[in-house]
Amino acid sequence: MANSCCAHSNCSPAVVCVDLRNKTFPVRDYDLGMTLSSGQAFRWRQEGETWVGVIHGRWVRLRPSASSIMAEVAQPVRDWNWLTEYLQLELDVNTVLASFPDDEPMQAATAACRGLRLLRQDPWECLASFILSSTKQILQIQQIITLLCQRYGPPVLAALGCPPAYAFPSPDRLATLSETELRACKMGFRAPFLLAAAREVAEGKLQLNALVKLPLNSARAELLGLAGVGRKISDCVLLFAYGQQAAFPVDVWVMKALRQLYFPRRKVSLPRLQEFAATHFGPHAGYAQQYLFHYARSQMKRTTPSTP
DNA sequence: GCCCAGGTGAAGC
DNA sequence: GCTTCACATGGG
Repeated sequence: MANSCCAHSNCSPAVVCVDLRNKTFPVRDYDLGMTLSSGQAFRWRQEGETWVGVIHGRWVRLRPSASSIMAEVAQPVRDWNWLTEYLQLELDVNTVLASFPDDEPMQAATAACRGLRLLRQDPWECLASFILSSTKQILQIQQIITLLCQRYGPPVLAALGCPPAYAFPSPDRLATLSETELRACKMGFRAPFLLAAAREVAEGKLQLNALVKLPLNSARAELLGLAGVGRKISDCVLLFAYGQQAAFPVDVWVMKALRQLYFPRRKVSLPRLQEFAATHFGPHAGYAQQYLFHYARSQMKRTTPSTP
């Protein structure tokens, strides 16, 4: 094998010159575009063949190919664990798919969403984002969060020639704002919920890091203590930020999918659907949920998502 | 104008 | 337990 990846012509041969701004990760069954645009994270921007975002305060540009994801950062890094963790690159998705129930709806959903993955996001960003998500379209959630980050997120270094980038504002920062300032970011009645959550976290009344160690039900109970956080938002955070794979958020799309695919022409209440989901989809139910969500959105867009 | 959006919580049966 | 409604805001 040739030596390392040095692109400079003037490096001393005695020094190992390593490119600390780029790294290529081999992947299989990973559709990056589908994953980043599937309504679990709201800060990714497509730029030609690439996806640009900020993870844990780091600007990053990702370029997917059939068998790899090439990552580029603005500041040199030696440890890429933050990225492999975020993208869950070490997960064997086939193990997850094999755990799904062998029924027709799941076969159709997995066939339609090949390569769809779950991310592992920062808990605060995820919680705040989903507090802002209620009765909003994904596009609008993205707009609100973009505004919030531009106004109150700390600037981060981006690659040359790229537009300015911002990290997600911390709970401490948001806790200093007024409800009026938050409403000015177009979040409407969600503003007091976000403000209260930011204060709870900033004051240490809610310790997001401590939820990592808790079992699903206890962690959920903690999140449900927040105003504006119900079963759906709590389960999104548990699934997308804490890796609680049994969490099963039921939104209007998943509800429609469940009713249409599993209970056609029957009236089934939301609690009954949740009970069904908790027992039917196995240990990676949340993963199955994401496939159903994406499948429903791509297949049923022409019909109304609300229930008849 | 009208309906809807990755909901929640309060109020009414 | 289940249903209805208000809550802001913008897109189709």
